[in-house]
Amino acid sequence: MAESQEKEQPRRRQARGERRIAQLLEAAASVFCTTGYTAASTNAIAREAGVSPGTLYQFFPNKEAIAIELGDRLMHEMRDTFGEALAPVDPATPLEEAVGAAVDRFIAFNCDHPVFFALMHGPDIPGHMAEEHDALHATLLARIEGLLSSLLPDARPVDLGRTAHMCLGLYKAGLELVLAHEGAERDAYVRELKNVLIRYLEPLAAGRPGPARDSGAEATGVR
Amino acid sequence: MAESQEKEQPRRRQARGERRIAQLLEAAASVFCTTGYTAASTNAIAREAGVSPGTLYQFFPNKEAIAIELGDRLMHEMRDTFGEALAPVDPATPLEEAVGAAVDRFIAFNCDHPVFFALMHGPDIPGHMAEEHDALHATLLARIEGLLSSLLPDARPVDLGRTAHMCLGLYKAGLELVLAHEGAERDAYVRELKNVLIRYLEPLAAGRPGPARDSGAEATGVR
Amino acid sequence: MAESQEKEQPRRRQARGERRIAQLLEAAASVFCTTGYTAASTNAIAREAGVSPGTLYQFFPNKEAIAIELGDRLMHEMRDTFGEALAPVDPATPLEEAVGAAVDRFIAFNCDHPVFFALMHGPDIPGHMAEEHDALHATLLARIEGLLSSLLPDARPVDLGRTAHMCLGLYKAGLELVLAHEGAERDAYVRELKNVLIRYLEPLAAGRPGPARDSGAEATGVR
Amino acid sequence: MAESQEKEQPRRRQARGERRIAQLLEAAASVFCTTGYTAASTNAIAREAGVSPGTLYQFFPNKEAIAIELGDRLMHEMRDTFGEALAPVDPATPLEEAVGAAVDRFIAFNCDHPVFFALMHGPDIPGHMAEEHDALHATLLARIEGLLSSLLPDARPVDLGRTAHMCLGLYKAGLELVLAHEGAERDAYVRELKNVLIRYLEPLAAGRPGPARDSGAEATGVR
DNA sequence: GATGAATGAGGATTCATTCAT
DNA sequence: TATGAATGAATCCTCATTCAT
Repeated sequence: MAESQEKEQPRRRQARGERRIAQLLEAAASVFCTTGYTAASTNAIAREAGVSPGTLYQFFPNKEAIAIELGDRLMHEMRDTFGEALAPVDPATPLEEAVGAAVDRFIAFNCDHPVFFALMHGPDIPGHMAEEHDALHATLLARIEGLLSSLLPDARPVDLGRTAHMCLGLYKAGLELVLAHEGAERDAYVRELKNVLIRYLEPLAAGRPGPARDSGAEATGVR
Repeated sequence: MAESQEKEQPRRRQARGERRIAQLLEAAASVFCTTGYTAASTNAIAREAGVSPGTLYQFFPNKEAIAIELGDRLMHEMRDTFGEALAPVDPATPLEEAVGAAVDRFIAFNCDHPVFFALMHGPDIPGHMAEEHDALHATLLARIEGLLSSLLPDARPVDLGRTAHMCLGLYKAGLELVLAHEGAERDAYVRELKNVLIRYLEPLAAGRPGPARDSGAEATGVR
Repeated sequence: MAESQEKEQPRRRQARGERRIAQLLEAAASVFCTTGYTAASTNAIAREAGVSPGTLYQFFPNKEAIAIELGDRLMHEMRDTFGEALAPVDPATPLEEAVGAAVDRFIAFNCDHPVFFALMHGPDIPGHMAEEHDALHATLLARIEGLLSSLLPDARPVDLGRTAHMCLGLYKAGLELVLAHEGAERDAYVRELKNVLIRYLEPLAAGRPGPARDSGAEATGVR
Repeated sequence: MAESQEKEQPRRRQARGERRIAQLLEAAASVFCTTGYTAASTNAIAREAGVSPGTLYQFFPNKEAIAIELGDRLMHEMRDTFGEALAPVDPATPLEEAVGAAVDRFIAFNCDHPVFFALMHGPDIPGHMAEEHDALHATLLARIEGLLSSLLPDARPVDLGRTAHMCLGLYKAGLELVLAHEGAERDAYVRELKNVLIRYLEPLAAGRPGPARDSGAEATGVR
């Protein structure tokens, strides 16, 4: 009996801590979304979480750590949702379909976790990626690269990296527009984003099955 | 004596004022580039300009106004450099060439005026475009729309607007990558950016002369 | 069963408590040494001791109490090491020897217990001795006075007190220099410190045997 | 007329700034004296000076800078008061007199500028002299060394340095006691301090005229 | 006893902006 | 115009201490 207490009491306390951390991260997510990462203040996060500033610092050494942890959790959530390869790509899947599905998933994930965008949203000083965003960015990049390597099996590693960078950039740009609109217009932007990516990748996916690629059908386009 | 003062001094004062403004804007450009717009402090701008904070506020009511004016001047400079339509597009010019030239010009302009990127570089809070960037953004958009309307004469206005938004977004994304690299790698990113835009616009430019568009040549792509 | 608990558990608890206290004091000593008393934080002490802040406050009402208890233990340790009178002074011992031995012992004690210096090291606000240091200080003073009273049997009590104050001050000053150096230089400072004290006390030790003191010239002293 | 304005207006503003600086330093001195350097807060200093925290930071980049500037001014004031050599030492002056005079001057200076003591009052962590105190300390040391070199012309440089360190330490220790008392008791401590220094230095001042130094007994000294 | 979460006032410092000169 | 001093709220972060478990 004493033993069970000694084992459970800490657990309960830890549980409380975990809850606080979750609560703080949620609050941080909310604040990051409304004010942006840079302008977000730790006090504001604490206030949003309904705790004192000191409490926040019991769990996170600084603002950056919050962003990093948030990014980490997001990435894990992504892995849990998408599986390791972001999308299991059957070589027989047409490029169009594969890209479309990936974009849809990404966007859905973003809608579920709006901070994702806020964190992904690059550095204040172009070229100076801060550590917080860096990890997230790198992970995303790796995932995209993984996806691409199965989509474009013939590409050279260097090109693959560049292509991944491009895809991420394009996706972020498109996402911004998607999120800025609603309803039919949003859907239209989603289509555009898909088109951009598909058409960008198409010529790189040499041996892949395309959408009825035997004729000049592209004139009608992917729309 | 008093009369001559009243006539000449204003002129001199205006001239001095213009110089001050130019000086301040130059300083602001420099600071925006190094620290980013958000982190830039008015005091830092004044210091960089070699004047006192008070002087800065004699010419600009607040930080935002500086960015706006800077954006305005940039747009004027752009007009002076590019002409009204961003690029006079001869309907006979192949899309590839037209887009390539436009991108090259844009990038060159950016290299001449690095602030441009800093200002263009979106809002801190995704979706909430601040007034400073807004004007710049709108102007850019209009210019791109103008360019597109001659490139894609058959497109509907709504689609044109969306396409312009997309192009601007894609361009910004690409530019970020271009500026983040140097030498051959930078060139490679420039090519990629062009490819993205060309291939995105290609199917929309129905009646345009494309690059040997009569066969399934796209497999080899625009590269 | 309940009885045996009531008899044995308290003992065990007290034992545990003592261990905790010792543990905490050790940790406090370590922290005081590295950061100084003022800058030492109770949280840091608890962390160093491997316990939670709450536990610390179960044994000490506040930071000051830790310092006081630490000082107390130090004084007891000193008594155990040195005996009641700091040094049993045989009236036949030459002053030089007596002082030299006392200084050596003090310094040795300091090297064994570096906190001693940290605690002894005066108040932040000159003239306002805080309670923590006060007790330590008073005890030290009493011990030195005791030592002096056998060294200088003819001195008046008032003078004795003043002399003790001086000696303690001089010792602290010297110790600081001693600890700030190493090797031969440290030894040199030890010699200097001894010289200072010996020569300061010499003229006050009227009837004492001095070192080859062939003329009574110093008896009139510099006073 | 316009010219005189352009020359005088800045001067007036600078004068205001100078006044503020003096005011802030005065406030800092006061706060340092009452709470000690470490515990002194910049906000408290600003409050004491009757200005906002921001104003303080217009003139000093941080707390340390205030202490440094304060120390600098103190050293200059000292130089102005004492002259370059701290005390012009006529080789014929008896050691006793020379030391007595120097101590009197030092103490008088301290009474005029109580911060002096607060700043002189060493580092929180023994052995880790902070920059603020360091400069002051070094200057004082140099001055004492200068004084000693004329008092003890035969000493080796290494010994001189050590002796200077000792003297400063002893002086600080004595001063603390002096300031802790008043009236006759204070005077008594002053005498003791002088005695300590004189008797410490006496054997080192070989060829000097001493007080009724009829036998060369001290030459063998306690060393 | 022990834990560790919680507090909240206070620390240094910054910054957009205003104002007297 | 130009100056630079002045503001004060807001920033991030710390710490002695308390409290529920």
